[in-house]
Amino acid sequence: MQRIGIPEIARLANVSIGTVDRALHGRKEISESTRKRILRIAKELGYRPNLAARALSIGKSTLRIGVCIPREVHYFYDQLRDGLLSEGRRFEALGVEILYQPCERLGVGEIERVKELLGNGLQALVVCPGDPHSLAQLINQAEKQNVRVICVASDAPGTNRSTVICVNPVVNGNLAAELMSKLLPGKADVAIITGMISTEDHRNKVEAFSRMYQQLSPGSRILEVVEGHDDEDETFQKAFVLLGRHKSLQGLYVSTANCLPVCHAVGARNLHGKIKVIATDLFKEMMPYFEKGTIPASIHQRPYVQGQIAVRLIVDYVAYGRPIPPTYYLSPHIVMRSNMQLFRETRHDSLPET
Amino acid sequence: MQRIGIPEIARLANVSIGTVDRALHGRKEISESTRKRILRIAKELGYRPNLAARALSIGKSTLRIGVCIPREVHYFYDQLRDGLLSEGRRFEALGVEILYQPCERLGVGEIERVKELLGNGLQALVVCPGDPHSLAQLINQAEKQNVRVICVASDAPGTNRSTVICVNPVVNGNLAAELMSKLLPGKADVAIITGMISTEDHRNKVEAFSRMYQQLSPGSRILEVVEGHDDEDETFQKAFVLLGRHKSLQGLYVSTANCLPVCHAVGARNLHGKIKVIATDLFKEMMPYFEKGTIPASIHQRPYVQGQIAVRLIVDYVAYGRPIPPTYYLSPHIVMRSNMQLFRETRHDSLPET
DNA sequence: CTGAAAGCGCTAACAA
DNA sequence: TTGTTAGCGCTTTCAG
Repeated sequence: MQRIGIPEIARLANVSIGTVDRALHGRKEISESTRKRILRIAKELGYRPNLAARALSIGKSTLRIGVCIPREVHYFYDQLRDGLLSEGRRFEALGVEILYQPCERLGVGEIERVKELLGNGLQALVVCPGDPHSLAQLINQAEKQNVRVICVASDAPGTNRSTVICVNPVVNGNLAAELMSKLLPGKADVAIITGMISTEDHRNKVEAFSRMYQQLSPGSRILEVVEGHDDEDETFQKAFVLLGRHKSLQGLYVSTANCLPVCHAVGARNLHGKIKVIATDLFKEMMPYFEKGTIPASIHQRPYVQGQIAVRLIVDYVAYGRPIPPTYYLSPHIVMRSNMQLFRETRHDSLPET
Repeated sequence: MQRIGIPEIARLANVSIGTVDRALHGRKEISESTRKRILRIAKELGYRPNLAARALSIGKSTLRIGVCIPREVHYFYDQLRDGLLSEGRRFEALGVEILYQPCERLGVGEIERVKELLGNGLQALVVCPGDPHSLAQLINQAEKQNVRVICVASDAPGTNRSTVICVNPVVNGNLAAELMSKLLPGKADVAIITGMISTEDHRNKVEAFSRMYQQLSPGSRILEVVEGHDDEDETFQKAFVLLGRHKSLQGLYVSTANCLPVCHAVGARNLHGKIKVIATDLFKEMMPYFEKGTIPASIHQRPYVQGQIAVRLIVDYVAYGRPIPPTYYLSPHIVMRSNMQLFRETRHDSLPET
C-alpha cells in the first residue's frame, strides 16, 4: 500500500533514518548539502509519508484544527458544526483533532475565542468572520505563524486567509431570480428581504438577484429592498407593512434564513398562495409553508457540507500536500416540496445532505 | 487521541495481548469463556481499535473494495468511478484499496468481472447491477462469504445486498413533475421519454412523474410515454415523431441521461423555447440547451457523490463498526442556468459536486 | 551534525 | 488454548 519509505531513502542516501527525518522536516541539525541530497532522492522516489505510521508514532493529535463559529442562529450553525466535527472524527485515526470554541453569535466574542484557540498550537483555524475588519489582524497573524485560516459561510476580504468556503452569493442571487422569473410568468413585481446591506454576502445576493431578475423578467420591478437585520420581530413588521403597501407584489426573495416572520406576515395578510416566497436555507419550521405553496422553493446553502469541506481541505493540505484553492464555492441546493424530506437538519452518517 | 488499547485490556483481563487480539477478532484458538470475558471488558472500556496501528501492522491493504461498474455511458459512470477512486485514495493510509474492474456497458460482462473480483479476498463489492436477476446468485453468495455488496445507481431487489445508494426514483419523478407544473402554468400537456419501462428505476420515475404531474396540474394530460432504450438514433426518431403528432405538447420529461437527441428533435421541429424539456443528469453538451431555454432544469443524480458515499459507508462499517443502512437515498440536485457551471463533470478535489 | 535505538498499537508467526 | 516476540513506518531521545 505504501511504496517507499524513510528507510528506503536512508539506504539510498547512505544515511540513517534519523537524518532523513531531519531533512524531510526541515529541522536545523543537519548540513545543507545532505538535506538537499536527501530531498532530491525523496522527490525522485516520489516519497509520500505514511500517515498511519506518523499518527501512530506521534501518538497524540498531529493535526489540530481550531473552530470558532457562532452558536446562534442554530438553524445554520449547528449543521455547520456537525459537519466539521463528524468529518474530523472520521480522520481521527490520522491524528485529526477538532478544538471547538464557539462564539455566541456572529461577530460576538469571536476575537477572544480565536485568541484562545491560537494558543493551542493549531495547524489550521476555521472561522466565520462576523466582523472581518476587526478580525483581520488576527487572521494575518495566524497565517504568518503558519496556521491556515479557513473562512466558512462568509469571507474576510483583504486578509491572508487561506481560503473561503461558501455558496457564491452571486450564484445564489441569480438562482433565486431564475426561479422567481420561472415561477411568476410575464411581468411580476417583487421585493427583497435581506439581513443587512452592509454585509458583503447579503449585498451581493441582493445585487445579483436584482440584475438577473430584471434581465429575465423585463418590465418587472423590484419594488423594495428591506433590511430585517435577522431579527424576527423587525422582519415581521417590515414584511407586514411591505405587503400592505404594494398590491402588485407577487413575489418575495428572502436572502437569509429568516423567512419565518415573512411567511407569518403573508399569512396575516391572508396572502398564502398569492405571494411566492423564494427562501434561503431549510429547517423544519419551514415545511408547512412548502405544503401551503407559500414557499415554492428555497436555496439551501448546505452548512453541513461546508463544514465537511473545511476539514477535508485541511486534511488534504496537511496530509497530502494538496494546495488549498483560494476560494471554494459550492453549489446551493434547490429545495422544493418533493425533495425537502431528504434534507434532514443534521445527519451523522456519511456525507450528509449532499 | 486513542484512549484505551489492546495492552490495557490485556492487563485488566490478566491475559496477553495475543489473546485479546484473538478474542477481538473472533479467531478460533481461544476458549469461549476467556473470549467472553475479554469482550465484556473491551466493551466496558469502550475499546475502539486504532486504525492507524492496524493499517501499519498489516502493511498491505486491510480493506479491499472491488468495483464493477459500466464504462459506458461515460457521462454518468466516469463520474461514479472518480467518486469511488478519489474517496478510496483518501483513506489509503487506513489500508483502503480499490480494485476497479469495469464492464463495458450496463449488464454486459458484469458476471465475469464480478467473479474475478470475488477471488481477491474482498471486504466489499460495489456494483451497478445491469441485470439484477442473473447477478442475484453471485450477490447472495458474496454476502454469505462476508463480502458486503453495495449497489449503486440501481438496485438488485430480492437479494441480500447490504445496501443500495441511489436517488430515490419516486423523488426524482415527483421533482420533475413539480418543476414541470411550475414552469408550465395552468393546463399543459406533456410527454415522457424514458429508457425502458422494464427497468425498475425508469418505471418508477415515470409513474411518480405521471401521478404527481396530474395532481399538481389538474386537467393536463400525459400524452405519451416513449421508450428510447437509451439509443440516440431511436430516441431522436421517436421524439421527432412525437413532436409532430401533438400540437398541444408543451413539455417533455426525459428521465434518463439521454436528452441530447430529444433536444435535437426539438430543434429540428423549430420548437426551441416552445417546448420545455426537464432533463436528467448533466454533461457539457447539454449546456447550450440551458442557454437557449430548451432545458429550463435538469435533475442531477450526482454519480460522483454516489461513489463517494459507497466508499464511506464501507469504511465506516469496516473501520468503525457503523451499521450499513439498508438504503441510502440521496437528494438529486436541480440544475438550472445559474448554477450549471458549478457542476464540473469530474472534480478531483474535496467533496466534488456536493 | 549524524547514527542508533526505543516505542506508538496492532497483527501474525512461533513457542509453550 | 495461551504467551511471547518481531516488526509495520515514523518520531524522538540519547549517544557519539
